[in-house]
Amino acid sequence: MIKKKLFFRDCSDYAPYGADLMRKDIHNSNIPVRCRSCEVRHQGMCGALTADELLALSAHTHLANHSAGEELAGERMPVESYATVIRGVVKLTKTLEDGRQQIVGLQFAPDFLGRLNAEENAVSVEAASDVNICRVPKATLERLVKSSPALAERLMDQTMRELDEARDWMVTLGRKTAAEKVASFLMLIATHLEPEADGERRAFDLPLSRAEIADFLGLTIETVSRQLSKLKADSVIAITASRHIEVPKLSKLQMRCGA
Amino acid sequence: MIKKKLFFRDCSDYAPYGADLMRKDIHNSNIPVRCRSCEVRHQGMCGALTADELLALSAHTHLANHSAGEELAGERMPVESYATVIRGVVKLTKTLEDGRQQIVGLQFAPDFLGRLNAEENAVSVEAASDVNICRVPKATLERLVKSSPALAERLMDQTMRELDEARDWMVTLGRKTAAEKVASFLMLIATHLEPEADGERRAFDLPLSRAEIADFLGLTIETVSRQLSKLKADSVIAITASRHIEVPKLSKLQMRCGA
DNA sequence: GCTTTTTCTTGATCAAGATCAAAGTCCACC
DNA sequence: GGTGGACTTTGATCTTGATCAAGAAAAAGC
Repeated sequence: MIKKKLFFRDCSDYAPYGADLMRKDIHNSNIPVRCRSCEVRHQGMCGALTADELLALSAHTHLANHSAGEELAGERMPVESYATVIRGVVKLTKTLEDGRQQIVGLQFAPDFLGRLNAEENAVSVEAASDVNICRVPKATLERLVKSSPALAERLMDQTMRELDEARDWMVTLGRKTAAEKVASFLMLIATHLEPEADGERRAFDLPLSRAEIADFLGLTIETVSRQLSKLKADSVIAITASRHIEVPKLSKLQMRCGA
Repeated sequence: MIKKKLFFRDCSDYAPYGADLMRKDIHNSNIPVRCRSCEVRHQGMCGALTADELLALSAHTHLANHSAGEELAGERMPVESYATVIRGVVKLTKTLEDGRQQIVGLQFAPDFLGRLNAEENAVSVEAASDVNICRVPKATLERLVKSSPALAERLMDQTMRELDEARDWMVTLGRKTAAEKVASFLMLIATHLEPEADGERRAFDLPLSRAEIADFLGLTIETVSRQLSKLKADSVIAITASRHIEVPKLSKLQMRCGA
């Protein structure tokens, strides 16, 4: 039974957030925060912290799919520290003893990774693409949550959103056909990777391989491939490279989703 | 497409909690609270409230499966009030436009029903068996959550537990065989209906019909029935009445669950 | 008690998707 | 530029679970 393993390497810049960040900027969580070291703008959780707290805890890490180095150990990582996804896609998986695997969630920026008060996380956390995360030590976050109702509320909101997404996906897993599952997956990626896009046209790179898509949809790679070919033959999508998908008319794809 | 509807009737006793409940009893959430009107002992959420708050908000309702009366309207109910399950099983369902249905969660006592801060609930809430619930008006609960960190924490814990359960079930839906799904369902019911039971033997009434089990497992009634017959033929379970299941050896059932 | 309706079980057949197999494509690396 | 390896596509066949159908059992109504 081959279980794929992914790895992470720390990037060289562990520099904290620049001191030029004004406390008022950070307190207002509607203002995006720019990290001086990686130049990625991000908002969300960090916006709920104070500048001092941010300075104390921020350490950026680049997770790279398939790169050599220390293992990003499934269950262990989120127990030792929490993190916010800044860029890229993280997959949450569960595996049966005999190796059958199911992806139970995908996290996009600016989602929060890790679970409060849990001794052991029930899911494996792996980078699906190259990923930047903003790490927060376990003890630090748990202290912050107690003193900051806004942060606690943000975590509650994300947890409820994840629950909604999990339940939506249960319908897909339990009651949709293979064709509908694949269309629903493309729809999910299209809306998450380009949430602000307008109009009917979309173009994006799939963050997952065929095998990962199969694990997400409860199908085999062959079935995923066949259904993608079928959508292509029907001109619902164009596949210019195996990972690059173009959707000329989103509503046409939507009609294939079965709901 | 036939969509089954369930109904509720209010029971006659809307009496609030007895004034003989001592404030100290209620503050200590480890002490079960006995409702004078329905004589059902229950703990959990109510234990986190003060006596005054309890008096102000408690109204018991008996939900009855299939009884005539006002409709327990899927999405509407949990929006107008929140509730704790005191007795019975409540199912959360989602339905595709063409009528395909998936049960996305089961709530047992003392689970909490309803969702904070949500304008509209994404799931339909229906009684699976006769159910007693303790209702809390929407505004009341939202006010209490703001002032009581303990209550907020309890809601967060339940939400995370529901998320774990949803993800566990995603593995079952996506990666298990029909036989494993049915065994897993029986395991779920056995552990939830008799959580404190000891030893290997279990006996219980199924709270769901074959059709509901099928909707929970992403299968058809026929397949559910066949797999139950097979478990019976293999002496893993005994079916004394169609709803009554006896499990002589839980570990033997566990081995059929595929994980 | 008897009928009617609903739920459950069992059998026969069918089809969606899995499995098995092979060839094609895309990269990374030398 | 060529080679090796992983990923993807496509085809042939098989299995699992769906569908169709009928009868049995249980529950509801009268």
